Amino acid sequence: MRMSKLFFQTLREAPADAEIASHQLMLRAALVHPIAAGIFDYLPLGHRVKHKIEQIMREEMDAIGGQEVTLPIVHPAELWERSGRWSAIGDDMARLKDRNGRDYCLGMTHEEIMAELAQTVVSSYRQLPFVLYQIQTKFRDEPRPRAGTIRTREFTMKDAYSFDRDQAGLDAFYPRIYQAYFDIFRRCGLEVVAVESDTGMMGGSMAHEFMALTPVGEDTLLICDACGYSANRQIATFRKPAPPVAAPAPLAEVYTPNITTIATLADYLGIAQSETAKAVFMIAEISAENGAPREQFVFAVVRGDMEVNETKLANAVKARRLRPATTEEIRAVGAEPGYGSPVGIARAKVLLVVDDLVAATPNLVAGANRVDYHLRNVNSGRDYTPDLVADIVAAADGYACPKCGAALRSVRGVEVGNIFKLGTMYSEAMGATFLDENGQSKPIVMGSYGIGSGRMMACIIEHHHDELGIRWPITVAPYQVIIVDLGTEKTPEVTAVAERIYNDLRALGVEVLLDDRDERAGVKFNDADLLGIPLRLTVGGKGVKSGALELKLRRNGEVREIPLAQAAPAIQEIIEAEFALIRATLKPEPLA
RNA sequence: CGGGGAGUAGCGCAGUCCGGCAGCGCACAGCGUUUGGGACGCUGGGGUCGUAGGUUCGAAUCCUAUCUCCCCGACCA
Repeated sequence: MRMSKLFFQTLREAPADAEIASHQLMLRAALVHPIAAGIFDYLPLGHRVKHKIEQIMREEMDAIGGQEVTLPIVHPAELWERSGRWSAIGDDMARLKDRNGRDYCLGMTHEEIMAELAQTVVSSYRQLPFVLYQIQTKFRDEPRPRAGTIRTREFTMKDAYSFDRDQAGLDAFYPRIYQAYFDIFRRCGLEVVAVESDTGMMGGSMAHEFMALTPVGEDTLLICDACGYSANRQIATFRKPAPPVAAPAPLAEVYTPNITTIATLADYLGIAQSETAKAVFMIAEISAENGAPREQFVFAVVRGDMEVNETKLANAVKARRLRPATTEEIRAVGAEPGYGSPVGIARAKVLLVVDDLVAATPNLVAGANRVDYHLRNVNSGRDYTPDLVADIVAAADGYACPKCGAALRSVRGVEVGNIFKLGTMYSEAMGATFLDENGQSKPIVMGSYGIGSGRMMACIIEHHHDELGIRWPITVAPYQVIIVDLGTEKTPEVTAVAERIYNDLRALGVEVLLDDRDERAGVKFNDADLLGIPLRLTVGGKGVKSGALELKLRRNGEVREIPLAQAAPAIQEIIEAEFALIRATLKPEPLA
């Protein structure tokens, strides 16, 4: 491609509303163009990168037996009503009506459509298993798009779905897609960690998220450097300290004027925060077996030095969602904000959930449900009886690893992919069943597996850039080589050499960009750096005279001399070596 | 949805307090000089000042409403 013909315009300054590096660089390098919050055009350079990433996904999915399909973006409401998600999902789903007033939505994901397809096509166990995938636009009306293409409303996703006759089949496939995902990310030059993730109310049995570690990430992960344990903070567990052993002491009220926080309480009484219990009030929306969901007041108790993990709490009480209770709601159950305690509340009105550590710890200080008073020596079982004892505490930096006990490290990451053992929830809802050898009708066991390509592109840039611009891995770069032609009207022989090498490279199938613009050297070098083309060949008077051209690697700044006469094959060889470096990063990733 | 910030040319910004010809830099077009790390000179094109009302002789500027975008949080199949 000649840069004089390329549709692009680099920016010297990034638009003011772009804050993170990848967003700024994607705009400055003319990869994307925003047209609304979380909605982007992909320009020729960005499109090429996105397409390469998707091609790698395609190859790896095909390699594990995936078959590519294209499902629609606009879905009839009826399919989503069958799974219950038409009403379960709120404003994140964009809905529309056709001319006849029928309801449709824009696809946020395709479990329903895939299951419907399986329902239609599959009737026998002989047709199973199989894997379908597509690379398709999704739309989720996110409340807050952010960070360029990391969180958008419209995005492209590679979503795959597996269909097995039983759980064993799914269990056998799962490690294969787990490995394929690592291979996809590594081929794109993106190092990720896989963490266990929440299966939530989807009814699945196992799920992993593939996280690109970066400070701009929106998820918090806990990682054990000693044994490799890693999990999303939403579900991360940890080894709780052993509770002290002591005989229950008599309950005693203590005057604590204006003490409403754990920190001031511990200070005031001269005790550790770990010797207190903290009450957290939530309202859970719980699906009833039949009929409308109901609201349930949830009274959660954790040790004072720990935080409630809302995901764990929601899972423990089987809530669809949780929200903080209002002051009025808290008083209505006999509790007092700031002085909350499980002792003496209107037990009939609340679901009392107590963290297992609190339940096992004697003589904690808790509120008295009365302004300015707390209680000493509160003991679970004696002073109150929990409805539920469960682990509802959020793991945090430095807590003990649940597997080996070493200190966990908390890091930020962006979820670039996820894999999920769905089970039979969707196949049952959509009637996707098959007959087994015995003529028994059974639901197909499904899994779903997604990767966002635009998000991945941004993460690759987050990992591969410097102050000058992007440093694309060779596998996903929009072009592999850029030739900087420094010839002028007075040195047509220089331009002639650049043109010759350009044609030689194209003939070899190399993806090459020729900077034939009437620009000064500095502009061309700076644009080459900004665009991040892995190899830069400079063709100028010096090189043409000496017969040795300068080839510079963008990823590390290394400069090599290559013979003018054999430039194209020499460059092709270097490109091959760059690919080999990426291939060398691939390795087995057994599922722990 | 709560909190904060911002809308003036493709991008970065000034002008707004205190109403009086819509500006600067980059980018873009033409000419000339230049030519191995973002050249210089001259000339030029491009803006309903987010939108709609209002006040005023006169509104980018004051008032009211509204829309959009960004950041933090909540939320996130």
